Amino acid sequence: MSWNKRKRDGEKRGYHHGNLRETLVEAALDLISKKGAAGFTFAEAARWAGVSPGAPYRHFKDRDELIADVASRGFEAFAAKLEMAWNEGKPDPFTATQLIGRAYLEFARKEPAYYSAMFEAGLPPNLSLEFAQSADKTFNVLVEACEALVADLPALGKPPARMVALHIWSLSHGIASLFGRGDEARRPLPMPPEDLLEAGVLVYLEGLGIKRPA
Amino acid sequence: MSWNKRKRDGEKRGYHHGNLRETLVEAALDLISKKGAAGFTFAEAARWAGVSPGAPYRHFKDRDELIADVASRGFEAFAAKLEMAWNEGKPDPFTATQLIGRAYLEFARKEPAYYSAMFEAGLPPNLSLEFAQSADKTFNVLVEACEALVADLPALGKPPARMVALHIWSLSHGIASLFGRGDEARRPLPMPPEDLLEAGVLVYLEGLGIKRPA
DNA sequence: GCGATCATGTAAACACCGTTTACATGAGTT
DNA sequence: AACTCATGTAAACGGTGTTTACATGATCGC
Repeated sequence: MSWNKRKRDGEKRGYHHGNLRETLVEAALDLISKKGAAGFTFAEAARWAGVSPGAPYRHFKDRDELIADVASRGFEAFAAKLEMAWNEGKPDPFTATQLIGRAYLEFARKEPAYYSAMFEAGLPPNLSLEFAQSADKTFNVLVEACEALVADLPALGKPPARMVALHIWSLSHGIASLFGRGDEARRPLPMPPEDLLEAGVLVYLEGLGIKRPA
Repeated sequence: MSWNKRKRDGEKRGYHHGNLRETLVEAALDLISKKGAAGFTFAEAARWAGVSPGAPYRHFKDRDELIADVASRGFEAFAAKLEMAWNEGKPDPFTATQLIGRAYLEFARKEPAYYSAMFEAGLPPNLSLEFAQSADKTFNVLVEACEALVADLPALGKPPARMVALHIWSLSHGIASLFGRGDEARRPLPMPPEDLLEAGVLVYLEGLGIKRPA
């Protein structure tokens, strides 16, 4: 653990970088957030890290594998954030679900680089196990929440929690990709995306017969 | 209208192509459907059309303008398809809305190149007037449908049609982008995307108090 | 300590891409 | 028939992804 000689913050370095993999991930986050996943370039990440164009290939098979790594970390952070918002369903599942929705959009807005790598990079899901698993972890947070949501419904005609989770996820993702990035000049909305999502989920839960607790 | 000497289907041509703009659009559709909008290349489109790499610049300022043109045409076709599905709200707005949903997903699956150019190419909406206008036209079909949907609701607490349209659009788009392309190995669904969307819209309309007609 | 090993860096090369520039062609107009 | 101008080509530029051969120096057995 002694690679940190005097590296931090633009100090000199020797022939070896010492921490290139992590630096490349940082570079990817910075560059993707500025110019989108499509405009992100392996060579530019190398330049950002102050390293030759071939060096990144010692750590990632190709550009897609770097993005997949970023996406994996993104899903981990995303799952953690949603789980925090859910907070074991407190104060009640209905309210906690709305908090998940707001957390979803907040993540998309505050971490555009992660979100871009996760959903807009067009990565094949079979690219890496880690990638698929961290995505699953995220989805399972939602499923868990939806199981609590439908738990009190009468068994007759109770909707499957997975389906409810898919609906809420799809609605959130749709709103996030169509209107989620505030600074871009997208289609003007009559209300903030957060309120649009909250209203949609409210109507949807109403349709399921799930009422806001008194 | 006499450019068609003996051009169609691989025939010889002289120094001038004669129909390059349209051919480039065809090329874009073919190539984007095969390799995605991100992998689409101006130079490859030129090769596809049997023309030098500089020739496309006589017809489009750059690669993005070509994609914007494709996206415009896509929105026109999309609007036409949704309007056809809506069919003036017959037999009734409730049923016709479900048909719009199925048409939405069918378009995303059958015209991946259009859909990709329209939503996944990351084009700034202010790129061209035509682009923005054709997108608006599509959205207005949905708004029109939703106005008919909420028409019979009691004025007190009637939801704005634009909001309902945004909800249905976002849900459809979310499902389409997450699960819409059948041949790709995306997350396995417990049901076809069409059924997932239909179920979601059913619950949502139920929540609005809109019942299926007897 | 000390040398061998091997992960991790560089440099150079290749093909491809987007874009611009100067020039060539030929279709339509007068 | 001559002119004009839209539309093609060829050549050149810098940037990009990727591979290859080579350089460096951190780590570990001795």
